[in-house]
Amino acid sequence: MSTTPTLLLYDTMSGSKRPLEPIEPGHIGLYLCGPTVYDLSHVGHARSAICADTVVRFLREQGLRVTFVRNVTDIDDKIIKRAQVEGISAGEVAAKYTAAYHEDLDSLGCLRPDVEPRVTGTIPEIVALIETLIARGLAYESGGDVYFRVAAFSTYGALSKRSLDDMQAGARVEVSELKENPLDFALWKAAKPGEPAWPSPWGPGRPGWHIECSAMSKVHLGETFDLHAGGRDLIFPHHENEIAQSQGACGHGTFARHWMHNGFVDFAGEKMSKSLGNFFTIREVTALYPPEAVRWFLIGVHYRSGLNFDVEVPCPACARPLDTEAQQGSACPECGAALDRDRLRAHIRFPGLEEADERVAYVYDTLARSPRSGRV
RNA sequence: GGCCUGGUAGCCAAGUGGUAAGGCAGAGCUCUGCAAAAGCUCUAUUCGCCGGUUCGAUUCCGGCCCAGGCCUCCA
Repeated sequence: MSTTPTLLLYDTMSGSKRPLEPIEPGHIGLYLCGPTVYDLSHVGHARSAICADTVVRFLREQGLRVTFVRNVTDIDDKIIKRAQVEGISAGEVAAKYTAAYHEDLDSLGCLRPDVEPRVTGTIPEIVALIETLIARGLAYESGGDVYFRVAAFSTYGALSKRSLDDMQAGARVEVSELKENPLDFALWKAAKPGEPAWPSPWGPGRPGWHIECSAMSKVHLGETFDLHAGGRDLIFPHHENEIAQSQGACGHGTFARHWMHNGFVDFAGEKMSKSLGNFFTIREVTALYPPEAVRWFLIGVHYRSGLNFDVEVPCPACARPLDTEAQQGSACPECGAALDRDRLRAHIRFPGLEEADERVAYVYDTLARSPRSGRV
């Protein structure tokens, strides 16, 4: 009989490190918020997935059974918009980028989740959950939409440590005459003409962003489960809203026992954006460096810290590093060579990944020379 | 403005109250010797600042300063 393994893990709800104590001895239920599949995933998505993968592998190594659930959000405003741009259906967009996500994470050595529910496969459960919230006075129908009544949920703000008053004070939230309170959020959105829709008691429409995770975690892990993970940016409003929905429907004391949030990947010390030099997809990076190096790099710093993803942009002609201003220009300030974005992008360097690559090579070399390799 | 997290050597960075990992850079040495590579050794009496708790704190508590994040979709 083995001793009870303990993982001391920072918990966002309590704001402190706490032992991860399984509800059911020997078993951990883990829910990770997966991607909205409307585009290729970037290294920030990879970091969240790898953090969860590392926890799953560690717990299993400790002899625990782990049920790892990671959803796919396959219907959403962004997917609908993307479908219009690409001239294909929303379902086709979702299928395409779900496959790409799998390929990318496989390449990084991430284990597949035990269950990977999709929103479009969970509609009846979502509708049932919304009906419960309405019956309990925590949600209301308005113009074909359904909103969560934030003011009726007394502990709203517990995870993100903010009060309704705080939020209302600096409120620059979406204004809508359909809402009782600007902070109320959509559980169900009425379909506009031409949009994908499912039938509901409130008319055809689709689920809001937050309700899906409440429904899917309940279906696959039960009303209460051990660990919920995701990126820091999901703390508010997404995870806060999940708590309101799930506890609103199932009672206080239910839902996730422990909350784990990983830090961001920063690009060149700046906020990520699609402009040159600070936004990179997983496959862009793994095309330049071995996936092992990328994984090593991403787990090389503490999971809650920001990870600075430094980028060097050398001039294709003279190889001198170009600063941000020079990158935007049309010619190299040193040698005068013409510059264009595509060329720069093809010559980009990631010093952190180069170092990680060397470290990985060193580890493999050491392993190859160990007595157990039989090659001594 | 509110809330959250963090501040560890020149730089990056680990660290579950018991006396500071590792990497890069740097210095010395070995072997070479046109150079380089490689190997070995060294490099924080100290963990933003000030108090407190403790036999003992980088680790816990309080205050202050600074940085980043969130408060709108976001991993």
